[in-house]
Amino acid sequence: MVVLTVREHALQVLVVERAKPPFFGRLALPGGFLEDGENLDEAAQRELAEETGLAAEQVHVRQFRGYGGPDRDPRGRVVSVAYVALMPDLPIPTAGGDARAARWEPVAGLLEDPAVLAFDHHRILSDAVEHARDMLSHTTLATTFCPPEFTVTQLREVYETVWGTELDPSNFHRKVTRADGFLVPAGAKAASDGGRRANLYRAGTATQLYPALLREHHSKPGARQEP
Amino acid sequence: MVVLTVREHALQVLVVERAKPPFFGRLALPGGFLEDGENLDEAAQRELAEETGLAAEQVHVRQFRGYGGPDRDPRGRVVSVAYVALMPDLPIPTAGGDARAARWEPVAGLLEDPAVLAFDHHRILSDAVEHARDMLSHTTLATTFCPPEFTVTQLREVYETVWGTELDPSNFHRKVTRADGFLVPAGAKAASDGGRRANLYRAGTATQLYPALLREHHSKPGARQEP
DNA sequence: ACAAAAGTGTTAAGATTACACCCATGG
DNA sequence: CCATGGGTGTAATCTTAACACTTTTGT
Repeated sequence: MVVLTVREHALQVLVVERAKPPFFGRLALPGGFLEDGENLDEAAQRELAEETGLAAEQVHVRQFRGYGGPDRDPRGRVVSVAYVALMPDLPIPTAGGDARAARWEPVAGLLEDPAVLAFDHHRILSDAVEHARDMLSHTTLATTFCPPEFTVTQLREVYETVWGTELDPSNFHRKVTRADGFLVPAGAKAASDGGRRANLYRAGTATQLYPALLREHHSKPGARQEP
Repeated sequence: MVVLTVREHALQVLVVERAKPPFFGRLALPGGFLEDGENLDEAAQRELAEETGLAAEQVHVRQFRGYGGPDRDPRGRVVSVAYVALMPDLPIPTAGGDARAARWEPVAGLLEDPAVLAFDHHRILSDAVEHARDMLSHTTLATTFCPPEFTVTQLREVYETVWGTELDPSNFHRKVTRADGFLVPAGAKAASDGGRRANLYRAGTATQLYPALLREHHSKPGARQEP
C-alpha cells in the first residue's frame, strides 16, 4: 500500500519501521499477504484498515501495478500487487489496533535516496507517485486529499504540492468551479486567512475531469526531432 | 496476455482453445506461470514469444492489472498479472513452436457474451480493451498496430476501429502530421486505393502525444448535476 | 470526364494564458 | 487606511469541429 496524503505543504506517505529481518529497522511501505477468500481489492482494504484504522470511506484505493522480480525479497519469490490510497490528513490511530508504528514521511526525501526504503519499495513509491500525478490531471480525485469541506485555494495547494508546480490562482479557480460536477458549493464561508473569506465546497459527483487539468505550463510535446 | 491487433477492420485478440480441464475446449486468453529467475515483464515476453513466435520488437507489451479473486480458477488460488500487447497484423507461425492453436478472434463478439471465455477472462479482456483505448488517446502507440510504413488513413482506421467511432479525415490528418515526433515521412507514396496516392510514414520517436487525441466527439463532461 | 480518396483552407466556438482589476476582511 | 488573499474580466493565442475546396489518381 502506498498511502498518500498532503500534510504540512508536502506529499507524504505512510511508512512502517520493519520489526524483523530482512531489512530490520529500515523503513518500508505497509503491506501484507492475501488471506483465504479475499480478492486483491478486499485485501488492500483490509491492510489499509489495519494500518490506519480507516475504512474505504473518505479514502480512494486503486490498484496500479504488480511487482514480481525474482530477487525482490531475500526470503524467496514474492509477487506483490501494489495499491495507491489517497486520503485527507486525518489523525492515524496508531496507538490502538496492531500499533505497527506507522507514520507519515515526506515523499520527496524518500525518493531522493533509493536506499532508504527496504526491498524494491523505492521503485514502487516512485511509480505510485507518478500514477497519482496522472490521476489528478484526469479525475476529480484531488478532493480526496481535502477535508469534507474545503476552499478552492486548499484544492489548488493539493495540486501544487503533488505536482511540484505553481498554478495561477485565478485561472485555477475558474477552471475547477466551472468543471461540471467537480465542486458543489457548501454555502458557508471559510475563516479568513488574512484576506477575504473563501467559499467552501464539497466534492461533486463527477469522477472524470474534462477538460483535463494540465500539469506543466505549456510543457513541450513528446520527443523533439531537431533540438 | 491480451494480444490485440487490428485485422479486417476489427479489433481482434489472440485466443487459444483449452486442451485440458478446467474449461476443456473453451476459448481462453493465452498465459502461463512465472518461471525461476524471471520478472513479470520477462515472463510476459516469453509467453508472447511462445504464442506468436514474435519477439518484443514491433510489439508493445505493457502490464495493466492484477487479478486475484479466490474463485477465479477452480484448481485453486491463482493470482494473474495481465498484460496487453499491441501488434500489427502479422502472420502467426502457429504451425511451428508449441502449436497451441492460437488464433485471432474479433473482440466485439467475445465481449458480447461473458460466458464464451474461460475463467474471468471476459473481465480481463474488457479491462484490457479499455486500457488500450486510453493509451491511443495519450500515446503514439496506435502506430504499433500498423506495418512499418503506413498512410495517415491506415492510422486513422486504427483509431476508428479501436474506439468504435468515426473521425473526420481532414482534421485527423492535420493533427497527426503536426504532432511533433509522431510521424516521420518515409518519402514514398502508397499504391492508390481508388483515388490520390497517399504519403507513407514511419513511426516517430515520440511516445507521449500532446495534445491528446479526443475519443468522443464532444463527450459530455463528468456527471451532470441537473439533467 | 468523372468518381473517389488525399490533403489544405477557413471560420466559429471553446480553452488556455497572462495579467489587470475589483471585493472583502483583519489589523 | 491598507495589506492580503478571494474572485471576476479581458484580450491574445491555441485547439477543435465542421465543412468547403483543391489535388491526384484509376477507370
